[in-house]
Amino acid sequence: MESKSPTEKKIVEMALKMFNESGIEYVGMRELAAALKMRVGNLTYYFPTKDDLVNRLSLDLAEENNRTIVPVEHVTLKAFFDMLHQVFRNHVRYRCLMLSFVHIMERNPIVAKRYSKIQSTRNETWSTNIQALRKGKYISADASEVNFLVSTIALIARFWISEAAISFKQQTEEQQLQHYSKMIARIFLPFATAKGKRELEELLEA
Amino acid sequence: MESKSPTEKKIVEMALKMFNESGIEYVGMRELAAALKMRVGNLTYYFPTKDDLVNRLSLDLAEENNRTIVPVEHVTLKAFFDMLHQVFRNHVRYRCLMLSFVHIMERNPIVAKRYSKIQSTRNETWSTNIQALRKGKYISADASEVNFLVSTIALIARFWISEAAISFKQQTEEQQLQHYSKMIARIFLPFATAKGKRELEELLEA
DNA sequence: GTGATATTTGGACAATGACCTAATTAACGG
DNA sequence: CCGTTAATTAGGTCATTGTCCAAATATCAC
Repeated sequence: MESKSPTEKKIVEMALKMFNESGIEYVGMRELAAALKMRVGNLTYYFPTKDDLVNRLSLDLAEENNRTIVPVEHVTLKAFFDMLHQVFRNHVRYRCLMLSFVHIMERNPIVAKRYSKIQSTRNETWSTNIQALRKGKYISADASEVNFLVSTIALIARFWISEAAISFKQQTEEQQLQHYSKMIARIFLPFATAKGKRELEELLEA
Repeated sequence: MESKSPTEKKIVEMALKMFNESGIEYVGMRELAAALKMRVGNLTYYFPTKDDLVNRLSLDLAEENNRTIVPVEHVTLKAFFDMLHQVFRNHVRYRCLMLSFVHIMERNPIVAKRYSKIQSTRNETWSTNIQALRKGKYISADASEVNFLVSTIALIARFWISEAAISFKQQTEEQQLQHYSKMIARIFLPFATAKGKRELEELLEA
């Protein structure tokens, strides 16, 4: 069970690069092969279909997020937003997937299935961490408010890159990222304790 | 300058229907023509390219939203959320566009240009109406908070259908719509005055 | 009716993802 | 070194897609 040949790695790398630049749908297998100085048939030796290639990328992103989104014992607001920040960076690295999110879920059943499986545990982890924020006296929120925070974060995290690609093209990725993490900070603000408010306002000024 | 022939109308109607059901990308011109008992070439007589057809649909949606999103003299929270509700319904009617939003903006320069033109005035209208809510003592929010509310509404309004299609497939459209307008209500809640809070809580219980 | 215009037809075109086979080369264990 | 397996090349076909076009037909004003 050899996991990754060098060639396979090169293919995945180049695919991610080109997909990110031009969009998954607009990069053909022939084009990708040419950029790798390979024949098309050789691509299909490693990835029989384009969907298999996309599936691999989505697997890689899921893995990175698995390492990023973890339950923390004693969360601080800073740690929480650092985590969010890192999730956002992962999304940037795999932006092609985020931009074609809906399409992929509709067309690629394997990815869709894995996603819906993962998603519920992801939300639980967010929920756990937000509850830890409450226990740490950074915020005060009842169960339904925690739920609201989780689902709002989920929505923004999923689609901020899409909106930025449409509405904030002129901004740098860093500016976009700042804009949306501040948006989430503002959503937290009303729930923050005095202690939490100080930390959040630091984030909002940065 | 005859604006709409009966045939053209039928094409647009059927296209919207089929696009909504299966997704724009998965409905071929031949398929569409067959459903209309026409030849493909005849479609292209009215709409030379598929993008022209999408452009027309997007124009129709923009028109409906122009009628929906208007500055109101004395806005109440109920009127505000009724407006939001109607916008959401427009989005449902043209859900195919919302689901392929990013794609269309990337590929169809005509739609993209019109969109970015319209969007700034849309945001101004939202801003105006939210400021009217402030003047009506429903909420209290400074300029930067109003801005935050506008951009959050914009994000949710654009992408709620996409998220629902992925994560809440089992729910009815009405349930989905309720969920996301409640999400926006909860974002307003911290800014609400006592008067506003009463109205919002009514919305949240419904 | 006739001529001009609007509409419809049927087929062609290039590009795409997928698939296939045969032949060649590389890598590696015995 | 030999033989086996893995990797790569080369070439092709296939169905499907959006787009395009020339010819045929229908419509309607005069």
